[in-house]
This record gives sequence, structure tokens and C-alpha cells, in this order.
Amino acid sequence: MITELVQRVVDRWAEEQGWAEAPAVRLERPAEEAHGDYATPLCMQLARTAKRAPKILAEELQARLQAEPDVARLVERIEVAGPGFLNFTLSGTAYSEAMAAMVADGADIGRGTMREHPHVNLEWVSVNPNGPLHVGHGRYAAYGDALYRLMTFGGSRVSREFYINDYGRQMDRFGRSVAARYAQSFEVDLPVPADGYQGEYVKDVAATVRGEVGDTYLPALRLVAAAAAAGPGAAPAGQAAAAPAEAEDEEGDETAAVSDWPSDPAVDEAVAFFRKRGCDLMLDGMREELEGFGVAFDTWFSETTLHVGGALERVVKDLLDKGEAFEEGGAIWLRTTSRGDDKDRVLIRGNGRPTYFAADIAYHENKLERGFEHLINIWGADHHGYVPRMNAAVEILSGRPGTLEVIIGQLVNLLEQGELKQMSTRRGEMVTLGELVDAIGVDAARFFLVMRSHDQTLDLDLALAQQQSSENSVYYVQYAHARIASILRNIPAETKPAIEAGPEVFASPYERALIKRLESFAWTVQDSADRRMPHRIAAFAQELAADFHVFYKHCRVIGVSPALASSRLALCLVTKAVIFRCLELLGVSAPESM
RNA sequence: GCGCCUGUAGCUCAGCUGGAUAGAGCAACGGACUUCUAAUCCGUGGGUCGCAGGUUCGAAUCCUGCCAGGCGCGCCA
Repeated sequence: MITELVQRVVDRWAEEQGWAEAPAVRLERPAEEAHGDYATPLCMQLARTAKRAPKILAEELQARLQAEPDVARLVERIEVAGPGFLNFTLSGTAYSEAMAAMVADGADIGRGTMREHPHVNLEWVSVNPNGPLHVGHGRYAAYGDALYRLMTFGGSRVSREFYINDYGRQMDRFGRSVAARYAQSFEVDLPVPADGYQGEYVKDVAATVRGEVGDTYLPALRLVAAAAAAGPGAAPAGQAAAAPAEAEDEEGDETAAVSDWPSDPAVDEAVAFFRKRGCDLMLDGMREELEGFGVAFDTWFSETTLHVGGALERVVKDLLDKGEAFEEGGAIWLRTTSRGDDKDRVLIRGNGRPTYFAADIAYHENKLERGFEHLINIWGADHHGYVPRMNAAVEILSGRPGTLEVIIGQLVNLLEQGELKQMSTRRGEMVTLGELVDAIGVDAARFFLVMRSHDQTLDLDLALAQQQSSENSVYYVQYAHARIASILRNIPAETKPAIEAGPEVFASPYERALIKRLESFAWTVQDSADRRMPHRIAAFAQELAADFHVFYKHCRVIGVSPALASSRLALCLVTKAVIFRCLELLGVSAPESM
């Protein structure tokens, strides 16, 4: 409010003086109370272009501002201080007017107006559906969902997307693992392949499948069991003996065999079935778990559809036709070096199989075809080496740089009594999202996972998190909300919220601090949305809650004069609405009582 | 070796893209409930902002070089 006023005066001033550009006015909140409510270092920055001393400039601007009627009404005092700061002390009227504006906004306080926004696609979580979600996924889930909520509230059009990596070798291994557990449930001695998934959850999947299909696939799997019993060397001709699987290697290796199961139409059919059905069941579980966590998606996109639908071949051919891709050494490469990558990247391997990169290109082409103008991907830090090539690829596809925005989230370290542990899906050594939620609840988990900057590696000690759950900052914020709800329950019905006139209205520093905080909410939303930093909403919520708790301690709402009661009730309602909004943006509930 | 992220109080982290004497929570200590919820509030102690230069009126913030930690650098996904 004051910012615009000052900006207007500065613009006019700059024009009169013939300065090339009117500087953008930024008001900041001084650390020192004696420095007033707002301050601006503008004149110090202006000193160079104006070629005059900052203090002289400040004095001139002070005089110009004081001549403005609006300024005279809203600002009690303007002072020149220090090396050339301009300090503003607001009048009581300014607080009342600010409150009136926020009351008028109602539940929409802070909501961004829909600007000329591109249609944004936000993709996150995106995993192989072959294991439970761990806390690392949980962190990205919480971050991405909060970012979605924040951007949407800030005025952007955002569509949420989950990319299902349901194609390739990992899923073959998963399918065989499910098949093996299924066979075992019939007492058939078929071990889970060494390069497969050993976790207990695979048994659950197998049991569900058995319930659906009975013993339909048992004969085929008996063949496999028989071959396995005969030893690896007994595999049918053409089937190379499997290289020993790298037990520690999560990703597996293209050169390693999936397993040494015999090649037989019935076996292939069974494996294909278990892969597909197992994948679907895992996905159902994930969707359910994410929904329980408050995270939903508009689109679940299957990688397999790109391979079977011909989209992948089409995009590769297109790139070849356009000269962006070329053939060399039996493989097809994309010339990503033309767009800033260090080396060109393979699309189709010498053996004819497409790379993951090629599928990703087809996927992003699909997003562009669906009309999205800006693509945001949230990846873990372990994939950041992949960013330049993907940026290059999307630039080639879209014809303009900057279409793809990759946000790199740092990882979650799992600690146990201060000791760092390595998470491993295969060994089952990990904390799942479900375990975290069971330990501390959805609200605390979401707040905990999103309150730190995504650029920061997060240390998680489950035992400690559980122990400290009652100290989680989320309760501090929720408590403020519950306290306001309690006031609303107790206040006499004849007290109506209203901004009354009078010298006692919004006169205390506690009310004023709260109002100033509330006023900065809209800016906080814009800033944290633009900078993709939802953790700032968490920080803001804590500060707002602190301002409220102090207000609550010093200012009573019930049992004071009618003018004060009405005004403070209005302040409580606005505060409640903003706390509610903050919590909602983070996917956390706002209880009416605690 | 190269690239990205990080280094701020005993611990966990903020620090609003350069502002005035660097903040919060936890932990430690001392206070405050006959009044709208004490899951709260008030106070005390606690710092070479990794180190060294540079840019300027002014640097935790920007640049360079070191040091330390994490993550990457495939015809893997």
C-alpha cells in the first residue's frame, strides 16, 4: 500500500530529473524498532545515478512525500536516518485501512490474480512402481504438492503429473519376483531371482494375484522351477548363463541378464502377466498412499504407452529428419551439444533398444503436444547430471530455451542414532513414507518434510522424529488456529467483526505487528511461488503464529469495549483465514480445537 | 579431474536475490495460569556467518581461489 504510494512519487521525481530509469521501490522491515515500521534504502542506491549525496536525496524525497495527501493520512512520520535510509512510521489509519482491505478480501487474502500465465505442467515423484515409497519420495511428494498448491494459489495454471516408469528391465525383474512369490505360495520351489526384489511386500502382491487368478499360471512356473532345479547350465539353448547379479547395484545393468529363466511362450506370457498386474497393484497402492498423504495427480502417464504406441519411434525419426539426430557406430544420437550439453547422447542403442532418454524425449514431446507451454520437473539430486541433456532435448522439441525447468531436490539421509545408513530398496533397508506417517502422523510429516529448503539435504532419524513429534513446529501453528476457533466459540453473539474508528483501535504494538505480518502474506505467496520455495510458507506460518500468540497474551477480545472487541474479532478472523491458508498450502489440517 | 548442492549459536535450520547492532526452534537456566486453550508467553546465557582475497557508501548474501561434506559425470534407469 505504502510501496505503491512511494513508487508513484519516485516515478514522477525521476521523470522531472530526467533519470533514465525510476528505481523500483522496496520497503523492508527494519530490525530495529526505533527505525519505524518500514524503511527503504532507495536514496543510497539512487546516489550514483543522481550524482548527489544520499542524505540530500533522502531529504528531498521526504519533502515530496510529505506533500502527498495520501501519505499524510497513512504515515505518521518520515525520517531520514543513517547513511540515507528513509524510515516510515505508520499512522493508526494505515492499520485500519489495511485491515479493511483484508476483511474485504475474505478467504481470498493473498490469492494471486491470474496473470498472462503459460499453462504449466508439473511432474514429480515419478518412480518405478516396484517398491514402496520411501521418505525420499515422501519429501518430493510433499514438496511438489505444496509447490502445486502454492503456484495455483499464486495465480498460475498448473497440471499435476506422475510419470510411471513401468517399462524396461527393472519391471521385468519385478514381474519375475512376483511370479516366484506366487509359485511359492503353491509350495513350488521357485526362488526369487538374485537380481529381483526380495521385499515382503512382493508376497502381498503375489497373494492378491493368486486370489484373482487361482492356479492359472502355475504350470508355466513349474517349468521355470524345474529348469532352476536343474541348474543354470541346463537353460535351453540360446539362453546364456546369467552373470552373477551385482547385489549392491540398485539400477541393474544393461549387460546383465534379467535372470536365467527358460525361454518358453507360456513362461513369457506368465511373466508379462505378473509384470503388468503387479505393476497395477503397486500403483494402486501408491495412489492410495499418496492420497492419504494429501497428494493427488491429474494425470498418471505410463512410459509403456510411448513404446507400444509408436510415439518413441516417431519422435526419433522426426529428429533424424530435422538433422538434430544422427547415426554413428550403429547407434542413433541426439546432438545435444548444439544446446549446451557436454556430449551428444544416445537415443537408440546399437542393439536397437531405445534408451531411457529417448523415452523421456517422447514423453516431453507428448506434454508439448497436449498444449503445455512450461514444463517443470522435480528430480532428486542423484539425477542432476541428466539436466543438461534434457534441457537441450526440450529446447530442440519446443524451439525455445527455458521451456523445461528442472528443480533439483536434495536427498534425505537416513540416520540411526546419529549413524548414517544407506537406503536400499533391494535389501529392504529404508524408512518408508508409511512408517514415517505411522510414527508422527500426516500433518507433522508433511510439515517436517517441507519446512526445510529443498536445496538442503535432510537428515532423518526416525526414532528422533518420533520423539520430537510433539515439538514439531506444526503444532505451534495449528494451536494458534485452534485458539482463534476457541475465541469464536466463546464470544457473545452480539459482537460482530468490524473495523471501528477510535484511538484505542489497533493501538497496541501487538495488534500492529500482527497486521503488518498479515499484510505481507500476499507478497510472501508471490515470492515463494516464483522462487519455487514452499518452505517459506512454513516459515511465514510460524512467524504469523508467533505474532498471534503474543497478541493473544496481551490483548483480550472478549470482555473489552465494543469497538475494541469488534475490531479485534475482525483481526482474529483475518488471522484465522491466513493461518488456515498457509496450512492448506502445505497440505496440513487446521484443527478447530486441540 | 570436471559439474551441481551445502557449510550461519551446543543441535536442527531461517535469513525476504546487497542494508542499520545476524534471527527462530530445540537444548540449558530463571519467571508468568482466579480472566478467550500454558501445545502459550516473558527474560538470561550462547556467533572468527568454513578460510582468504575482491567488488562498494554497505557483504552471511555477489565474484575469484582454497578447505570440508553430499550427489553426479554410461549405448544404466
